[in-house]
Amino acid sequence: MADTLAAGQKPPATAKGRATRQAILEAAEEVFGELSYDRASIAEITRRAGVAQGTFYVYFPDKKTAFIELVHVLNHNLRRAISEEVAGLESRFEIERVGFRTFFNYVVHHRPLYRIVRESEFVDPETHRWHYQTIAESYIRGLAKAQGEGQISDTVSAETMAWALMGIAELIGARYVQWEGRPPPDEILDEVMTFIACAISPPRSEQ
Amino acid sequence: MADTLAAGQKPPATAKGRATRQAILEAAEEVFGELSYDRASIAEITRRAGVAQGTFYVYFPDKKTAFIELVHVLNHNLRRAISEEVAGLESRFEIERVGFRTFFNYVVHHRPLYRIVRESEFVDPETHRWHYQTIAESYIRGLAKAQGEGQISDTVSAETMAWALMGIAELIGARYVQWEGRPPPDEILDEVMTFIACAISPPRSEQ
DNA sequence: GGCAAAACTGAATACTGATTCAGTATTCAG
DNA sequence: CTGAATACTGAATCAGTATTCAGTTTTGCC
Repeated sequence: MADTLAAGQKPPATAKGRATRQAILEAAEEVFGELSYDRASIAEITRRAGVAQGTFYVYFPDKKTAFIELVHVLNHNLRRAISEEVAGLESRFEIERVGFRTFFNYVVHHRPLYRIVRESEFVDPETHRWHYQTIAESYIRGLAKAQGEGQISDTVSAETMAWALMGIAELIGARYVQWEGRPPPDEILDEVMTFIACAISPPRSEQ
Repeated sequence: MADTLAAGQKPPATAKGRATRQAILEAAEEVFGELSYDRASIAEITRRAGVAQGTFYVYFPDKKTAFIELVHVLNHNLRRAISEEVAGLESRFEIERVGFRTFFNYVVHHRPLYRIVRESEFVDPETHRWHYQTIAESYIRGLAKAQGEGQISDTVSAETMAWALMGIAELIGARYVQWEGRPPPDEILDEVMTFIACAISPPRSEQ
């Protein structure tokens, strides 16, 4: 996973080659995002990238490989965006708020790309699963740490919490970002955070 | 929405016709569920239904219409299953538990069908949205009623609660039902219910 | 400048599949 | 029985599209 290039495909040797590969990948993001995997054609992707059809196969062994690479790209960038934003924060409640806000903002600015992630379930289920699993793993680590510090409840396992929280982000994201094209308004984000805070707070009796 | 038949397609006039239509729909559920929309062919659907290719077009104007009808069928059956199970229950906490359990069980027994619902996002976004919106509407009504009775918190709107809870069900469902083919084990369901109970409980100070 | 490697081309290949339709078979009301 | 309505057939039509490849152009190093 470290290397995002497909096995057996050598990377471009020159700056020009790298630029072309990148142009194709960006066009692919656009076309897959608009049309969905099967209805997107290599012809349309290469047209938008401004290269001949054959050039696609210089850089990608096939259509599916390019699609999967886009999931890897999103996974990587989303994780980086969130970890950068929450770096240095100590309070788990703060981390959740910032994490959610960053997630919504990222998705607003990469709508086609996030659509591709969801569609990957029907193109390559293993990749789809890998995406959620990797996100879950970091999430679980963070929650377990907060549990260890007594910041949040440990009546629910970090694992179950992580999946529940990811589900909330996913559906609130669908509701606002996908359907209305904007991040949830502040009042809604506040409500969501209240909901979460109640769910994960340590039981009062302990205190 | 009351009539699940496509406009301009007359329903079968005889019992035989009805049986054939049903056989095609069931084969379609199977094939769409296994192969996804674009990779499912009418040829394969009619082969499994035991009829000629042309017969498909006697009952459905096109491929997409049959696909959408399956979403309507699931929506209807899922809602009925849940409302039957929770009928008569008074405690909102009980209702949530039974609702979640029923949802997971339904999905376990109709995996291909639920896959079709998710894929509808890429086949007919309007139908996909309609599905979640109708579910959300009943959910919101139920939560608002419980809020009115002081059973649960009203610091978070019923609407936000509904979407958050649906998200939890969706992702916990993906994690266990889709990936492992079984409902979440009892310990996990208990954890999920604890998580939810904390999230929706009325604030203590009120008491 | 010369030349090998790298980048690129686009027409040809080898498919797949939704939909139509002219015609045949079956059913059943009178 | 019968003939009109209903159900059904499956070959033909039409519109595609992923991938290959033999050849051309460009690049950058000596």
